[in-house]
Amino acid sequence: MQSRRCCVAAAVGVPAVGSVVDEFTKLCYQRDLPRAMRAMEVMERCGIWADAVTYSELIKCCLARRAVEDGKRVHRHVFSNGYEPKTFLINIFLSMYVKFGLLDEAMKLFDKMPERNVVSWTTMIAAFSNVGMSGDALEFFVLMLRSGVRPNMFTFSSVLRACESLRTLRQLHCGMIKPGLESDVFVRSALIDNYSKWGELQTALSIFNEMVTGDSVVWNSIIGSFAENNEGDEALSLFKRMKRAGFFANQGTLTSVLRACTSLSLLELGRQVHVHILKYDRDLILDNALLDMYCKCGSLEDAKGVFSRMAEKDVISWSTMVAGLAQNGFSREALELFDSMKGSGIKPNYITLLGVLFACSHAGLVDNGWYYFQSMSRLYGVEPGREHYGCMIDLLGRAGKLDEAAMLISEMKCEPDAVTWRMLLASCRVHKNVDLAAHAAKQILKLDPTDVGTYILLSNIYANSQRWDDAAKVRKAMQAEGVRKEPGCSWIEVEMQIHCFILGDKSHPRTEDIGVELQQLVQRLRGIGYNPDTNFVLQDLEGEQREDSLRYHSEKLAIVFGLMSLATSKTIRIRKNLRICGDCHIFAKLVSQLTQRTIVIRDPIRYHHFRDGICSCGDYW
DNA sequence: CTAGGGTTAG
Repeated sequence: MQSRRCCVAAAVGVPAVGSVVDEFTKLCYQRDLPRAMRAMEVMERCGIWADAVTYSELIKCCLARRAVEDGKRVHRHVFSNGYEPKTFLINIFLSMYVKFGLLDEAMKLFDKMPERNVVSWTTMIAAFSNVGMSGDALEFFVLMLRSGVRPNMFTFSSVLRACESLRTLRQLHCGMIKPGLESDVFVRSALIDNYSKWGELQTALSIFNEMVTGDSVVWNSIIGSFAENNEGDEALSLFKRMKRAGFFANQGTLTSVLRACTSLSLLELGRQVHVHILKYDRDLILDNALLDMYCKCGSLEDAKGVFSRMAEKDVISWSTMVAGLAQNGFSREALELFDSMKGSGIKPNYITLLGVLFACSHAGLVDNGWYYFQSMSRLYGVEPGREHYGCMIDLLGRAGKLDEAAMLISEMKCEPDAVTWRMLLASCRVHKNVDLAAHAAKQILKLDPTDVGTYILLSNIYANSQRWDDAAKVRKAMQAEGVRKEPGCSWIEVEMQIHCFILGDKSHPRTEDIGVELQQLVQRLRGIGYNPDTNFVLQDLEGEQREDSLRYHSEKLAIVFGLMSLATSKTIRIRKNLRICGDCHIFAKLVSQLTQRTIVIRDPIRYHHFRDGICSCGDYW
């Protein structure tokens, strides 16, 4: 309509009108917002409009300068004097409101649109998905289908972000197969991410493998999926495939690769990635991943180096470093770092405070712990959540204040879960409070009847206090549930290769050498006071078998293998699936004393640095 | 005019 007016104006020889539009168009393309706005007002007085593409240029200019009022002014202009903008042009305003974060305005405009095309619907669906209004996104998707508008790849990749169950995901997936939209790279990476979010890695992988032409983002999606789900091996082999396929690793790729190194405790490979990164672009997320990798691989010197050299630090950098120090047994340093965080202007969050409380609980700092716990809401605006309570229960329990710990559970504002009770149970075991332990264990098993550790712990607690009948009942209940103990397993990296040792498994090619070596080592250790403590045997074993099983705890095998295969200057770094037992802890301390080697053992919760017969945990874990 | 990947705890 507007082009007809302009044509007419030009045809009847009114140069003023045509030149106003020309001038306006020129100013829009030059991104001269103030003058374009003045020209627009002149046009409005004359009752003339430019074409839609020109307006879209002007809106880009408003968006770039975050000129909200000007944007709204342009919106009013195209609706003035009965002018009827096309859907294309209204969509531009819809998207403008969404980008300005004015969802209400976008909704109002959407409601009064005379017709809505796929872009209009998709704009709204994407807007809802991005602010977490998943219900509305899905509802609009359904309304869109009902109104007869067919979704395109943009729609599917937007609505996939709002998908909140595996069922919905599968339905959406089916819906995109018929129109052939799943081969779009955006849709494919969204599908991969979504299936991975639900732990459906094999589905994610088959969607990935069906890809004919992909791009680096799809590669990053699949590598990231495996890295996030602690499938580091697969993530790394996909990374190799990616390089073979000729794709360039960018920061996103390397972040996932580092995460894979972290979950596998592959310090040497992580270092290689670090060297690679130094040559290319670094960025904050990648630096954070690097920092975390060094912390989790137990190399605090490297972590501190990265942290101090980071150009920019955010709350994640600080949280990672605080928690990293705490988990590695440097609680005081962790708290000092938290103090200096205050001067940095970065506000601690929920996770930062978890690290702080963790530091207190693992160093027995009861007063500091109470202080942080009670002041976190007032000072940092973070309400204590379940995990914060968990740290406090752990702190009080370890310090022997079991009643206070139990009291705190009853005062919790959120429901205690199995993890909460497990904290109490662990303390009951250390301080041998059988009755409270039984209570905690029953709560755990009510919430999680398959928790093997709890059955075993409870039966051991009964056994240690000679309550054999109760111990037997627990074992029966465990058998009735059909649960089995996960075998202890330790990993050690030697020359970029992971060696895995499982309790009772003799498949390692050097099993016999290791056994001989271990026996000799135990003899030498006995000379400096080692006496195997069979209290830590958690299985149904009797007599000599008990000591035998203890002798082959996987971390002992891994330590011996480390001594045999690593240069004497190297730290022996071991990662294991279960928490270290008291006997292996003494064993590792004495080995570090006898051989003058540093040993670092990472369990699912924390780290032990053994050096000269002393552990960084201070025997408190 | 509408869409995709990477970091802290558990």
